Order: sequence, then C-alpha cells, then structure tokens
Amino acid sequence: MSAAPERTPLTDRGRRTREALLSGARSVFEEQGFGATRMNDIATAAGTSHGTVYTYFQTKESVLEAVVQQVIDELLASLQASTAPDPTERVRDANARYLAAYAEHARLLRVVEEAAFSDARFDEVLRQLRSTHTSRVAAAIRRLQAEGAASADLDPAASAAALCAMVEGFARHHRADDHDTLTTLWARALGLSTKE
Amino acid sequence: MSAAPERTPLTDRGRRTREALLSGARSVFEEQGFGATRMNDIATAAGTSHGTVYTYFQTKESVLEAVVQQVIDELLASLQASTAPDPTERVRDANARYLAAYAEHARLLRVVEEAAFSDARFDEVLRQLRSTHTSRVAAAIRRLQAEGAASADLDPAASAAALCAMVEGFARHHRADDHDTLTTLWARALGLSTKE
Amino acid sequence: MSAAPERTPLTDRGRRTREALLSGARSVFEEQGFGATRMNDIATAAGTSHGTVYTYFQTKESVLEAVVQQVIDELLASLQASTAPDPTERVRDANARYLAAYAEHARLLRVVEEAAFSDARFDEVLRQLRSTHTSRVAAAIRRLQAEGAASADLDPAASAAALCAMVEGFARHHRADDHDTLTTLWARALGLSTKE
Amino acid sequence: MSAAPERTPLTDRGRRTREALLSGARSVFEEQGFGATRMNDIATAAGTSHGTVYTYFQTKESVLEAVVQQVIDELLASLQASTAPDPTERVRDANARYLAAYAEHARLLRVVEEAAFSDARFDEVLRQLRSTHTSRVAAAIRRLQAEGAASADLDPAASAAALCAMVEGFARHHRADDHDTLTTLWARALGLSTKE
DNA sequence: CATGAATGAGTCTTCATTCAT
DNA sequence: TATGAATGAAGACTCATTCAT
Repeated sequence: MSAAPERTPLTDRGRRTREALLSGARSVFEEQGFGATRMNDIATAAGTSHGTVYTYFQTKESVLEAVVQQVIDELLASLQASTAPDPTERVRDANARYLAAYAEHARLLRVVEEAAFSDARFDEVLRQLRSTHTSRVAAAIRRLQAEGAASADLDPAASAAALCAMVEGFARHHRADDHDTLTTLWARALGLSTKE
Repeated sequence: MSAAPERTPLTDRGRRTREALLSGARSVFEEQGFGATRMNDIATAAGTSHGTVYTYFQTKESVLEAVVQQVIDELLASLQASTAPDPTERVRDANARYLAAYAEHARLLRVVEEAAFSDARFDEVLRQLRSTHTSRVAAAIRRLQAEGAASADLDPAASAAALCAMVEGFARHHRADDHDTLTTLWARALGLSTKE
Repeated sequence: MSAAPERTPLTDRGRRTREALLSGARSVFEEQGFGATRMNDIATAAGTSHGTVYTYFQTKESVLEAVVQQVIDELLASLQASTAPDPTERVRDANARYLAAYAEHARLLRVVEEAAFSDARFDEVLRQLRSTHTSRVAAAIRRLQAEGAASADLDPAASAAALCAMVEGFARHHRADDHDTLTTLWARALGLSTKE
Repeated sequence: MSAAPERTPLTDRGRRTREALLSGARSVFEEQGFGATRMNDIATAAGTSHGTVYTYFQTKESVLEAVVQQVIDELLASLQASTAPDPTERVRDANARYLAAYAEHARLLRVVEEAAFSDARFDEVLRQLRSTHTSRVAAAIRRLQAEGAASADLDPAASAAALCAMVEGFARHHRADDHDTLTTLWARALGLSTKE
C-alpha cells in the first residue's frame, strides 16, 4: 500500500535530476567503493538533497543497479568479435579491446564485485557478463576450429573459460596495456596457424 | 585510541582460548563473509563471551589478519614447484595442486578479498600471495627455457603473470577439478616439448 | 508556518476534485488506518497528483476532519429517538439503530480514535458525539420516568452514560447484531414496565 | 545469524538496568503515548544511553510488550470474583474493584490501545484481557442463576459481554468512582434478588 | 583472564509539506 | 488548479569498541 516505487521521471526536470544522480553516484561509487558511499554522498555529488535520491531509487543497491545497467550494454557492445581476416590479428584485436574496455570500467566493476559480497543481484550481473563474453569466445574458437585454424582437439567452452579468465585476471591485476604476451600465449595455446 | 596491545597469550588457558577464537572466526567468516560477521558471532562460535575477543585482538580486522596468517604459509607451502621430470607433468602437477589448494581455501580467500575493499592491508596480503606464486612460476619458466623445453622468446614474468591469472580465474569462477584443458593450454602456450 | 488557507473550491472542477479526495481519503483511511495512510495514498485513491491534496487541505489531519464532518451529522441523524409507543419497543428500536449505525461507521470511528491519540481535535469530536447521544438517552429516560414507565430512583444522566457505554462497547467488541440480550438488560435495568 | 536477541540479564547490574528501563518506559509511555515516545526518551528516563535499550529489547514494541506483561497478571489478579455473601454486594464489590483497577492502569491501557492500531500483538493482548474477564463474569452469572439469585432466562455469555462493556466504557469515559448507578443497573438487569 | 553490560557515532529511510512550472 | 519534483527534519536501529566487576 504505502510503497516507495522506483519512480520514472515524467518531466524533463525529473529526467535531468535522475541523470545527475546516476552520474554523481557513479563517480562517488568509483571513488569510495560501495560500502563507503553514503546516500548523502550521492545526493551531494548530484547537487540535490539526500531525500531526492529516494525519489528515484529505493536503496543504495538500486542506485548501483541503475548505474550498472547503463554500463553493461555499452561494455558488451565494445566486446564484439573482431572481423580481422587473420586469426592472430583477431585475437590481438579482441584482447586489445577487452583490456581497453576493462580499463575504462575497471573501477565500476570493482564496485560491483564489492557489492556482490552482500547482494546476490550483483553476483548475477557479473556472472552474466562473464558468461556472455565467454560464450562469444567459445563460438569464436569453434569457428577457428571449423576453419582448421585452431587445434581441433580443444574443448571450446573450457578453453574459452580459461582464456577469458586469463585476460580478465591479467587486466585486473596488471592493468598493463602490454597485450603482446597475452596474444602470443593465446595464439599458441590455441595452436593458431600464423601467417608468416 | 586503542588501549590494549595485541597480546600473545602467556598461559595455557590463554593459548587455548586464542585458538578457539581463531578457529571459530574462520568458520564464521567463511560462512557469512567479513562484513556480515559480528564480533559477537565470533565470540559465540568460539564459546567465549563477547568481550574476550578483545583480550586477544584489537579489531575485527586483526582477527581476520591472524586467521589469514595461519593459512598463508600453509597455502604457499602446498604450491611448491613440482619435481616431476617431464615438463608437461610438472605443469599438470602444479595446476592440480593449485586448484586443490584454491578449493580448500577459496572461501577464506573470498573473505580476504571482501575485506580488501575496506582495508588496504588485505589488498597487500593478496598481492603478496600472488606475487610470490607468480615469481615462482616465472622462475620455473626460466628454468624450462634454459633447458630448451619452453619457447625462448616468451617474457617469463609476463607469461607467468598471465598463466597464473588464468589458473586463478579458472579456479575462482569454475571451481572445476578439470585441469586437463588448463594443462594443455598452458603447455602449448609455453611451447613445451612433449615427450612422445 | 502553514501558508495556504484551507480553500473552498470555487469552480465545478474544484468541487469534483474535492469530493474525489474526500471519498478516496475515507476509503484509504478505513483500509489502512490514520497513521499508515500516506498523503500519497489519498491522492492516488482520488486519482489526483500528490500536490493537489494540499490545494484543498492543509494537513493530513484536516483531511480526516473534513471526512468526519460529513459523517457526523448523518450519524447523529440516524440516532434520533424512536417514536414507538411501547417503551421496550423504543429501546429495542434505538439499540437496533445504534448497532446498525455503528456497524456502518465503525471503521471510520476507529480511525478517528486512532487520530485522537495524537490530535486532541479528534478526541473532542468523539466526546461530542458521545455526549450528544448520551444526552438524548438521558432525556429519553427522564421522559420514561415522567410517564412512570421507568424506575424513578435512577439518575438519568448516569444511567444514560452507563447504558450508552454498554451498547457502544458491545458494538465495538462484539459487532453482533444480536440485540436481544442488550434490549432485555437495558429494559430490566431501567425497570421498564412491559406490556403483557 | 547476526540476531539481536532479546537478552535476559545475567548479572545483577543487568537486572537493575532492565528494571530501570521498564519502569522508565512505563512512565514515558503513559505520559506521551506510544507513538510520541522515542527510544531516546526511554533511555533518558532510565538514565542509560539509548543503545542500552537495544541491549534488552529489540524494538519499541518489545519494550511495551514487556511493560504490559508485568501489568497484565497483576491486573487480572485484582479482578478475582468477590466472595461477599450477598449477590448485589458481590456485584458492587466487583465493580468497585474493576473501576479502581482500571483507574490505576487506565493510562497504560490507553497506550496499549494506541499501539494496537499498528501492531496486532496488542490487539490480542486486549482481547485476551477482556475475554478472561468476561468469562469470569459469565461464570459468576451462571452461578447466580444456579442459586436462583439471577434471572434464569438470560444468556450468561452475552449478558457478561454487555455488562462488562458497560463497566469498561463507563470507566473509560467517565472515570468516576461513582459506582452506585452502575451497581444498581447491573443488579436490576440481572434481576438480582436483593436481601431487604 | 573472562564476562557481560554500556556506549554512542553513524546511516538509512520515511514522508509530510513546500515549491517551481 | 494541477502536477510532480524537492526538501529535510526526525527517528529507529546496528554494532564495534570500551569498561566495570
């Protein structure tokens, strides 16, 4: 009866405020992490009173969810498979883009990971993200195998999982833009026939 | 601010209490995570009263730190380089042991990761752990290269980082004991000359 | 403090809106009680926007006050003294009508009682209601005594108070339409001479 | 896991504090009502910090519940049936005691009524209280009927309900100690044979 | 050493009311 | 008039940490 519905802004002013909140929230989350961020910080960052946050969002989790929603699609879009002709180029390209995308969103992803410790929703978000990406990579591997460009004896799904883990882990812990080693390892692991 | 120094128990009874606390704390942390664990839960799990925890530890973080300390050494010990004669066997062996060790300590490691979000100390712990392991792997790779068993053109440090990331990520997200694919990928990536 | 004066709507549209608000408010109050009702709920029930409520009413209390105003007169009107010739019939008739009226308005009266805990205005409303009704009953008793139909030794005011309390309490707690016992008790208490 | 159990004090100091809280709470509730009472007020009245209230009680409702628990038994005890030989005396006696008990606890009962609007637990408390008392009165009426001292044609349960409602309502609205009228009405309603 | 009581800073959240459009 | 956004006072509750016994 007396709910506090996640309101969708009806006017322009409302839309602007909501945007300001999302953008402010993202900044603050990225700077302070999820747990350390106070609803008040979000309001302040958006230039509103703290009550206004609750006009558009129910809880801190909802805010993060909305922030993430905006980012997820954009993130997945930037991870589309490469169309380079050479397999190794494709891999290099894919890794480069992954590392770039990761670098751009690293801080927010960390926030989501943090939030995942106390809210399963975010676990799911991450699982989805990984699973989508891994599936794409598995498909790419299958394609390479069909073309005879990659070792046929590899399990595509497991390989994809492992290789994605490698890139993600590398991106996370070394945030280097050095993807040469990465590409080489990947290519050799898959037994890519290189043009030379 | 903090009055009582972290005390090392002098009496037998004290030693026993401290052990109970550590063991209880580990259970509770693993079950509930760091943030969700109350000092009270730790005391209860250890069968002591609330205040006793502070006889041995200064803060919740200190408790986790002590728990972790116990585990770290044990963990690193179980990750010593293999002594198998065949390179691929060495890799398989190492991966198997890594996955086993990870599985055994996964929950606690997650707790440390969670705590790392609010306390840099734990970030450091994880970094150390990874770095120690990666160094060892890098050394192993260098050895293989010296023996002519692995591709000489690979950067040992970067490769080690990437391959460790792969195993860690695989262990984390897929907690499978399927290490065949992992070993194959690793071996091929390194260009291991297989005995056949 | 309160800027806008309680306005009487001047246009037709205004009158309709005000009616909708009152009717919606009554429903919501009766369903949820006073404290649990949000201004928002009232607006929603009336099909208006949030802010519109304040065009017609100053506070939540004002809304209830207006709702009650409408009901009070109607309620008192339905409790006019009976004109049946036989005293016992008159009593039975009066009780029946009281119970019926109570049943019809019970929920709203409960709301008023609830509001009375935090706003003396509503205490006064209830006191008035009771006092009006009790006075009428006292007058009726005096009439009966004058006619020699009721025991002359009873204090009319006190008896009326007690008997009204009985009917009200019965209505409140037992919401039965069984008024036989009630009528009998009442008649015997007053020593009504029965026709037989 | 991380519950905040309604703790029973184990030490004397704890017992004293809990008592202080209950007694302070009762005062404050009676003075300000349930809704207007802040946890802080209770703490202050008990001379503790507000956190201490939560050492012993979970919510404001729990505090009231504990306060009421203490009173209920005492209240029911003081409403035991009279042992006077004369029926009318018994009634007078019972009413006198009821009015006295009511007067003593009136304020707290009002608080319970207030709380009942938002918490069904308290509705139940009141229902129980009434029902216990009404049952006793019904039993008393049956006894009188068996002795031939009261009209045999009355339904004891319904009569008890009505008469209890009368006394309660009278006590509530007129808090007079004038119980003469009450006793007379009651006696006549029941057709008590008076000794004269 | 152990116990359990006491503390209070820190946050989220609600919602009546005001205000700009 | 009507709308819907904005405000912010107010209060409940948690829990790490301190302290008296």
